[in-house]
Amino acid sequence: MKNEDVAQLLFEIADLLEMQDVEYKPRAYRQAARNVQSLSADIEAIHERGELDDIDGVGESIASKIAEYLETGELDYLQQLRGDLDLDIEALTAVRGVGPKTARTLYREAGITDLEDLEQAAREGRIGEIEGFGAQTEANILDHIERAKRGQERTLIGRAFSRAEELHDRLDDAEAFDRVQIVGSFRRRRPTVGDIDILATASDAEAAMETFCGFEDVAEVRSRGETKSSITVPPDDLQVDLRVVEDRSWGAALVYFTGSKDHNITLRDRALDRDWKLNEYGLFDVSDVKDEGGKRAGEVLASETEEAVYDALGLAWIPPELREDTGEVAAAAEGRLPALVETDELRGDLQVHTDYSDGSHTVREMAQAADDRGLEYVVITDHGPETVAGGVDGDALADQQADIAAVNDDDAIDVTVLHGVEANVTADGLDIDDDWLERLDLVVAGVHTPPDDPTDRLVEAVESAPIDVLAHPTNRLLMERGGIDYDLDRVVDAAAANDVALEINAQPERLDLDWRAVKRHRDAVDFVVSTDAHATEELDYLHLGVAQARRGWCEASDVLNTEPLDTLPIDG
DNA sequence: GCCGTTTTCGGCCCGACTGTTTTCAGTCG
Repeated sequence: MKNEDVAQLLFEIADLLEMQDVEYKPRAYRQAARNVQSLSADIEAIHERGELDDIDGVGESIASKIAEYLETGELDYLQQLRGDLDLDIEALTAVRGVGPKTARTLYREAGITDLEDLEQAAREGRIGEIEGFGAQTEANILDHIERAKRGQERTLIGRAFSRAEELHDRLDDAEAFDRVQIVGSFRRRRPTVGDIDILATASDAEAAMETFCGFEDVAEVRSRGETKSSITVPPDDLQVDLRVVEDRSWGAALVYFTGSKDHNITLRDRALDRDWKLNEYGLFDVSDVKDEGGKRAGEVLASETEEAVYDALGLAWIPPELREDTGEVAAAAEGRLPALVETDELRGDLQVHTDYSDGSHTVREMAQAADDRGLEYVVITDHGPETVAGGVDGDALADQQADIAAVNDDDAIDVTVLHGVEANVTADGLDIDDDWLERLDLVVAGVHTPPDDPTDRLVEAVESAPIDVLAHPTNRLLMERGGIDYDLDRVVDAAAANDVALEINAQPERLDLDWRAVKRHRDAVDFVVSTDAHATEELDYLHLGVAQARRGWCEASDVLNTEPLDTLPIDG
């Protein structure tokens, strides 16, 4: 997939054009870049079908540039724009507070071309001397470079979860606040979040800001205004933004601050078509307003609830996980939004580890924990011998089978424990004897160390071995490494043809398969959501995996472990 | 550069905050 590469090229063109004060084109290139980024299909396949200009925001000109890049690997127009200036615009604008215009000034006035130059100039006090810049700007730039270096511009949602909820509860309990809700990418359940956005109502906004910025564990108050403030909290300086609105604007503000940006733009376009205006204060009819400078100009059509705002726009309420501008607005208009799978519809967990391999708890402890969480069944799937030291082989599997039988015989534990394995896909097949593969209730298989030809190995494994579930299909680790570079479409085809389900792994650093791929292949293949728990408390990750299934437009019928045990389509 | 059941030309989402200057450009979401 070259989608991300193409998007980055278009973003760079937009930045370079903006540096030259070109009007409107940057917006067009960014829009095209974002739309390419959120495509669910492979852009090379789209190009082969000659349908590049069917992509929203891509017209004749941008289509020909994408085609040139895909065919030659280069783009003449971009080379021209770069010209002689050897500028790492992507790195520079990645520093918060530095945009294209600032990058231009830094280049012209101080010869800064990359992050290293920028840091050195800031340390030497040369930035503050540039006209229009000051000591504060210089300090901010240094601070944000540090941040970028520490790689903490984003946080795994699973890691931010408990802190976000704790902050929510603290504000909710505070006297100054009335309604409090977490919004932004957290509410949309993106795999990683840049900050925590909180929306609130308060009769006295000033007092609310005082409370928020005055929490004793605030590391830094980054900005503080009458309706909007921003702080960072330890241990890793997670940024938390608070926006206070009036009660009557609650619904419109929820829509606005939950986003995504592209979803909001599509909603606003829809409002504009009707001669209305949509902002965080409400949906307004501005057809009779000549000068619509005011924030609340015109007659308010809806604002108090999200449902009312969507309804006034002729749309069904759209679940936050879908608000990524990937077709959800059209679906809401036509009444064909999916009935998304819910966490409490999940009846079992199909990948759980114990101390037989690298888990922390015993079979009985994991079973008890699954029972405590109301699950009907849980499958113990320890690693085979090739993945981790002490992985299960034949003898260990026999012992484990006896353990499982004992737990199942125990009336104090209601959950049904099944016996499976997480086998490693290697160049020589799976690392578990064929005999055991046949006897186990469930075979989960996954790549842990990518072989030379991962596509062939995976297709071969899926076609020839009795695999039920392909675990963490791309083996990505969020913010650490991308997935294996292989042809997912071929593997999906093979999986679909052989009744192998794809896993949506709920571990915070995995959330693999990615939601975009889930959406793309939802009609072709079945999914399971598994926690891959290595300790009892990790069984609580299930909702994170379900959230990614929801982002991939999955209904309960798309997720096998919503089935009760007796109809679960696994070959025992 | 893109887009169009009011347009093939003339528009292009919108508001808060910062830093620096003194009325606003730039950035962000």
